[in-house]
Amino acid sequence: MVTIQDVARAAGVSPATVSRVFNGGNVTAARAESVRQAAAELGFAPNRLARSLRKQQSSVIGLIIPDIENPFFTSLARGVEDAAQRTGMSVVLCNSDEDVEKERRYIDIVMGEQMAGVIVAAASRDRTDLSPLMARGMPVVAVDRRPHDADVDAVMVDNQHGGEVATRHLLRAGYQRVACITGPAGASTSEERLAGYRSALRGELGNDSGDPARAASYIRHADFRVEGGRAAMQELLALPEPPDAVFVANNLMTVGALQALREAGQAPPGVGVLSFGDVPWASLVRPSLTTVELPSYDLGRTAAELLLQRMAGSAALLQTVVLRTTLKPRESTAGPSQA
Amino acid sequence: MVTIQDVARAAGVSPATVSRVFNGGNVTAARAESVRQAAAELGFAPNRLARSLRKQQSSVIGLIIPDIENPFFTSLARGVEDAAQRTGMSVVLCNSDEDVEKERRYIDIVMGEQMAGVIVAAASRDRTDLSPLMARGMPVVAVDRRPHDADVDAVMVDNQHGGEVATRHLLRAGYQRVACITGPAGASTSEERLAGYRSALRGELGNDSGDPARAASYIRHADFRVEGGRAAMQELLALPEPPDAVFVANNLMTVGALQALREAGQAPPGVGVLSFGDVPWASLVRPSLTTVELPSYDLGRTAAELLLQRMAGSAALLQTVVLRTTLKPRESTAGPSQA
DNA sequence: CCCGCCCCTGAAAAGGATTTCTTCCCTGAG
DNA sequence: CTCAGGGAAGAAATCCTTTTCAGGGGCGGG
Repeated sequence: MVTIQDVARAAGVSPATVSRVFNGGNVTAARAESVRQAAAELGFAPNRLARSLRKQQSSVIGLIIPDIENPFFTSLARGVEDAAQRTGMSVVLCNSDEDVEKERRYIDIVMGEQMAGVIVAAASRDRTDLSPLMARGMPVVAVDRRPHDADVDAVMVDNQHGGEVATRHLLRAGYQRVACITGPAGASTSEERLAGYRSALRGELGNDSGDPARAASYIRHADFRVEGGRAAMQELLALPEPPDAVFVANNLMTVGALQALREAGQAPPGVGVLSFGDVPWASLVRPSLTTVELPSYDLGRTAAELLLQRMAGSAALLQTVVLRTTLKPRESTAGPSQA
Repeated sequence: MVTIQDVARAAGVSPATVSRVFNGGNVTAARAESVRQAAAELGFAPNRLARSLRKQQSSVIGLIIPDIENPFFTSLARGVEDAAQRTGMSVVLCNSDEDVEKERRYIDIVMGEQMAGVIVAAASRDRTDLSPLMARGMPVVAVDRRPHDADVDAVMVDNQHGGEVATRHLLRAGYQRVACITGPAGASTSEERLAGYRSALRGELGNDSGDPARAASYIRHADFRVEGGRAAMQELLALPEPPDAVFVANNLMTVGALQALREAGQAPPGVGVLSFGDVPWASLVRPSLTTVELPSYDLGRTAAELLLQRMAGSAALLQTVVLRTTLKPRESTAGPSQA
């Protein structure tokens, strides 16, 4: 490896001078030029490890997401990246795979590599532990999911409100038995979307919301994946009185639910389907899917901006930014009579 | 930050001993225990920067891909990650965004951070420059796309063969005027798939392949993105004698092509559509899409395994592994009469 | 003409972990 | 009983860069 020493020797100066050339110190033009030339000839690239070790900071920020195959998170990642690039930072992506253990390992790496900051979409509300990061004073921003006890900046989606609007939309379209497939019990997004669903039921149906046992049986917790959504939908369809509409709390599970529906010989809008979060290629799906659109890109962008503020030390108080969702009514919730 | 010195002081030993406890040197059991306890109490996590700097190696491998929003690459990333995890390595992902400049920056980072190795799906065949990596003796594996002049291990897809099989399938289904939307002229994947298309035309049509000018006008270079595919399809449909089938060289452009088709009031299989690479949620698309399936996950897995071999020094000669594609005939290429 | 100040430069320390080198002590064999 | 050998632990060097400190030279002002 070619080091700053080699360059210094080649240019006939001290290592300190070479460093100054690259970091903007006071060096006479002629000398600077000869250093630059020597560096180019030798193919010198500063060792970022040594640099970060010495400066106690790096220009890399970590982004930990739970599912790299979910377009929601890749779009979010793009938002983070674009915002970071604008200030010369680079982003490295860590896929925790909804696994708290893997996530812990990546958190160790983020700390160990002395990254400048980290944006986390937590794998679990209760079991994700950000405290080591906090203890090190590392800038942290939570995105999409807020870990239970962490005092960090956060960028969220108005899950409950979105869930409420979605469910109300189904009810008003004329569906009578609206079910809900939500995510794992541990996740904040699951719970909030479910809370929105419940609140809409209460609001629209009043107190005569019927059999509470039946109401409970219409709620399913799955894993935010395609297979989980499919299994949950199969269970719902097997009920003695199956639902005539379903509010699915994320995009991947919606795909699974649609598969299960098709296998059972049914289809929207006969059974209403509403997805929380965009299904990519939604434009190609027939009937087109009603969705609650999430500002995934902006979620990422905002999180990155917050992190950069925090890193610059300009943000004093903790902030929580909540972004709005938008209901996009399409064919899949046209109403039970439109089957 | 709590350093090895702090732990040493707390445990009443030297830093060297602490290091030995964590890296498997000879330390008496009692002392080792007290060190471990002190470390736990202080919340000590070794500074990976310092460690890597000293050891001249890290346990992180870089993965540079051109489009994080393309499911093909995320699936590939999963393959890499799973293989790496198995040996205790971690993967950080860099999104070059098909941009050679961004890619160069990430290559700098990979080198500067002294990562253990790197897997690259190059943004450009001609302009991607892996030579700095080679010069440093860093283990490198090219995946999916082979940079022009690089002597590196590679894991590829049999693009030409796949393109040939796909095009032949369209011709045999009865389509007369088969067009091709391929990727940027600079990319190896574009060229090879196009070559397959051409070779199939020659093979099936013999020498009477008609007007060479028309043949050329049926070929479009786009950018591997949705919008590019749509624009290319619009151009094709605007021809005086529009094609009655199209072979699209990647999944995203296929989505765009389908959109353009729909806007023009047409649909498969009246106009045959065949996608090179899976379109996610393909099962939800009607009519279902004929695709050439790519072993994206295995591509990643194999690349990682190759890289690990190379890192271990056990692979002497350069290897190029070529994985097979599979044609999955579905409804979208049923034939022109099936419209 | 001299003094003081500023600019440029090099020497050396710092940053945190690993590893070599050295020392010390204990055990076992002759 | 003595000596060789080996295991355990500390001191110090090392990895590469940045940054502080100190010194030297030139220039302007008094």
